[in-house]
Amino acid sequence: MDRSVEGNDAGLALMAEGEDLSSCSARNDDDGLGLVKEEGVAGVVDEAFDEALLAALKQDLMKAVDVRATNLLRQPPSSSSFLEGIDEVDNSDSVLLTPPPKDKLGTAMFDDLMTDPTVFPLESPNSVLSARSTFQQPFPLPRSTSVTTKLCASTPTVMHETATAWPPPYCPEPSVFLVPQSTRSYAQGSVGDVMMTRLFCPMAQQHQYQSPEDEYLSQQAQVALSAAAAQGFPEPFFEAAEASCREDFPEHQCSVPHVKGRKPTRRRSSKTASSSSATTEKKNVKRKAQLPKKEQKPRTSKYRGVSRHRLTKRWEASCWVHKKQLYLGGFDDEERAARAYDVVALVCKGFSAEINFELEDYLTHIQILRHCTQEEVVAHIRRQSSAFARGRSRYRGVSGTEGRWEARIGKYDGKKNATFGFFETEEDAARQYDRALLIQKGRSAKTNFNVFFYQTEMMEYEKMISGLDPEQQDRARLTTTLPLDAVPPCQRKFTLLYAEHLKRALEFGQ
DNA sequence: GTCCTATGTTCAGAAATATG
DNA sequence: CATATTTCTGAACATAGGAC
Repeated sequence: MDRSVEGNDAGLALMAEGEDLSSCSARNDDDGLGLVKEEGVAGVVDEAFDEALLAALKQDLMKAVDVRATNLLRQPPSSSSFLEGIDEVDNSDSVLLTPPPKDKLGTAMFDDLMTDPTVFPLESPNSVLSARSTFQQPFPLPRSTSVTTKLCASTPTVMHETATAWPPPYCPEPSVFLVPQSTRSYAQGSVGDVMMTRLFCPMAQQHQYQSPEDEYLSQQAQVALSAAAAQGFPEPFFEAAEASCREDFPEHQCSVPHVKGRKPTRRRSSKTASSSSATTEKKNVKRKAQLPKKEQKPRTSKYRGVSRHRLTKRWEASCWVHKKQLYLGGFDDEERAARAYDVVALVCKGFSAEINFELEDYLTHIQILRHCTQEEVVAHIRRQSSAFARGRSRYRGVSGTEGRWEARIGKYDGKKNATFGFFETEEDAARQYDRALLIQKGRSAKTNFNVFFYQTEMMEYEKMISGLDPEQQDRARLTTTLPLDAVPPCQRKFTLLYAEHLKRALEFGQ
């Protein structure tokens, strides 16, 4: 049975209804890109793996909603429930904050926002996704750019609504909004998507489509272009954006496949390798025949991007992007490693990438993942690898026993085995480990949970303290630990993580 | 809190393979 | 055949996790 969800919010609508996206397929129609749920259609071979991956991907969808939340943040402080319960500054060096009720934390808060059309009426989350999905990752623009400034300056009226929140209060680098490669903000979204759409759709259209996959890309480009037009940005905005972008980055390449370097060639997956062209096969046979016998070493894996580590005996997946090797993790199962490679290859190299399984297996993944940075995609994959956590806990950085889980990092701020507290649940400990790791390593931290969880947390925290005067806010950030209900400030037994540290890590981390 | 060990991660470079 | 890309390997380093 076919179950379509109308409009551009299809994916989120299905999510909201608790539907399993793994059995959805992508669909293009006049309204934009949607999802079609077909019961009884098994879209994937390794269901367990995909289930885990999709669970992580669903969290990523929340990213789209972050735009709305940012909007909410800039609304004047009110006597909302978040502000209630904030105690005034006490006489010690701490600002005591009462956390918002549990049911208002994290995604629950965003669920509310999602159903509120007044919060962010300009665009639907899925139109953002559609726009993002037009571009192949990685997008090779450097991080620092003055484009945003120019954009805002050139379009005072149209940008007015957004410009007041641009950048949001705790994101000091305006440029990040424009560069999908460095989508490191809460509010990256509409402007960046629109501009990128504008810049690269024409290039995509110039590309000579040669296959169904390319045709699909072409359709997506059209859809995204419509979405961009629907945003209502005027021509001068685009012209200024494009001109300044090209001026700043004359060397940048369109990441639509095959614009640079070799001409497009359709490679075959290993599944269909047997049907590759007779000429190529002949050549290969000839070449192999020319090699001395001892050099004809069999590959350790029949899958692309997968090799068996000689010492660890694990299947390792790695993908080369822009001459840089991306380590995707070690896997006990060869096929899982192959699928990990496939997902990353498709996201980072586009539909022209040679993969191990059918492209159709990954359409849902790709639709969701293509708006993520390369780093984020790799992080997703790495979380699924068998070797991610290796101890008693299924989470990294967590050890202990039932009811008393410790969050610990071997080396932190010059200390050995810094402890960040004991927690009742593994999840709480894992999150605390994540926070510490984010502070230590910034965005490159290999966290247990998606980094957007912590961004959400920071946003909630900022929202909470927004009613205090600036001085008190600064003090709150410097003296209050996160999570708000985990480590009482008086109990300085553990290494403390201050809100300010996490905030800075999320903003500046690499 | 310290120590130790196993193993995960990263990287560089050689070898193999693919492509124009 | 030249060049680009991918695969494989091993070493060095980092660190998670357990034991005490």
